Amino acid sequence: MKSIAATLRQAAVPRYREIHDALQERIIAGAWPPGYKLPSEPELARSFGCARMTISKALGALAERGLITRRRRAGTVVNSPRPQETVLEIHDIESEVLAGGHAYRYERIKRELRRATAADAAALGVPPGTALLALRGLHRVDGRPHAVEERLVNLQAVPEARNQRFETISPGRWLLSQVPWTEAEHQISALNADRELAQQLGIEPHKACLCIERRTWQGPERITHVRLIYPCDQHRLVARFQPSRLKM
Amino acid sequence: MKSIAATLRQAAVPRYREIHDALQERIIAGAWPPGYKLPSEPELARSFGCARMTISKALGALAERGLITRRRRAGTVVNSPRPQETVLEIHDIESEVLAGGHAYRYERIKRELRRATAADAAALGVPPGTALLALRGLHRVDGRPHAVEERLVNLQAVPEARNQRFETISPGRWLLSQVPWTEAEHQISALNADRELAQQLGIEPHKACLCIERRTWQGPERITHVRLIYPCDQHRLVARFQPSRLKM
DNA sequence: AAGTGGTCTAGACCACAAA
DNA sequence: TTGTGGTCTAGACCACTTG
Repeated sequence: MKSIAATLRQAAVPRYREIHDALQERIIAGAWPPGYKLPSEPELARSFGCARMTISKALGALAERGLITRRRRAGTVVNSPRPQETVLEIHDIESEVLAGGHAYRYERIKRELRRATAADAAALGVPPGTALLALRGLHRVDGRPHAVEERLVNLQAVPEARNQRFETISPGRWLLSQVPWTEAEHQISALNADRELAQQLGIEPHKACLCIERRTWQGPERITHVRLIYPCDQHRLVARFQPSRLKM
Repeated sequence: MKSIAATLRQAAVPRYREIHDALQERIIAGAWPPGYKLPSEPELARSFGCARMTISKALGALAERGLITRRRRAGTVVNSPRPQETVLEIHDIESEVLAGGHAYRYERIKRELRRATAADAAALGVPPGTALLALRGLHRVDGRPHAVEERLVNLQAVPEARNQRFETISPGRWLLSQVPWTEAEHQISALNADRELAQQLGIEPHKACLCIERRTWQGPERITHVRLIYPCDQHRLVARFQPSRLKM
């Protein structure tokens, strides 16, 4: 009898997806308010007429999306409305610009091999004195300044970087092709352009800029730290949260 | 014999997690370069000495993280490095502040019932002339100005808002309790404070500010549009891409 | 002590897409 | 046509945590 159910089902959306949506509906509609304790997995399995693992998959997805919290013995509970969570895709500048049909160029401003200063160490997360490559460069779009990049590369993790001049090849692109990153942390902030930055970006001093700061890991090892600084009128980050971006 | 293996395993990290990490290691180390076709699930199950579903769970997580692509018949293939994707949690200001043990207060600056102007219509995404509530308010932390909020509420979608004064109750909190949102879009940008903003935030004019703009939907209906403006030295957004957004 | 979620298995059927 | 991933099952053992 189970195999009949399975057969009938196969054409449509997966069963765990149906269950996921049904449960979500009850939560969103308020039938199951925050704090409500859901039936246990075996109970749900009975009421939906499926195996416990199928329920588990549906609940797992709801938990991942933050709608419920699951704890052993305590059971599964509906969460209070949660922080707005959103997925931000931070693209490589070059790819993004080229995808938009514009001309892209990278231009080195400064390149320096040095031992990590205290500030470097804090930014990159390595011990002071670690050998690193410090770069400053300008990303141009259709010839106009688009963003200034300040970058630190951990030479202990990426010794090959020592041999790269990075005159017209952006460090980001090169690193991406060399070192697969496994983890990244972003910080987004605003700042007033100082004189040097303003001059390089071709804007007035004190103009507001958007600053994206990124630390990248490969496993436990720090790869690079970068600050990308965009004039306020040239860049904004857009993120859209789709309720089900899981591949369900 | 399988149950013995299961018994020995139970204390440590889950088996699928071990497998996930082992496979990731091969990809990261370059042993399996982009384009490499992985062994099939049954083969991997044999080589890891586990059931196929366990392999499936590990591969599923790798696929979700974008390291591999899985297609029927074609098999599983290692991906090229992809854009930096990151998850940003944008918290309710009040909760965030209270969680940090600080005092929070909201203070209304302006409240106006009006028909949507062209600018309103564009911001909120409703036809011009739609009835809406326009609010301006100040979020204070420990008595000091923290952020200015400019908000539009679609009264067609949330008619109850008409009866709210929003003098000390922040519109965000109230809306969250009234209307479950299903979708949201964020834009993040930088701007220079104008005179009014500077005065309200207690900063110098022209200081850079971080601006978070959010549109919220409930299904197809526009609920609200809000601009939160933070002085540059008081707020930064942090996002960390956890390799395991899965509960692994 | 006991109920709950977390994990795993061995097997099954199917849809899909490449050969 | 056929190999591959996608899904599902019925049952099992365990760890955790609360009462």
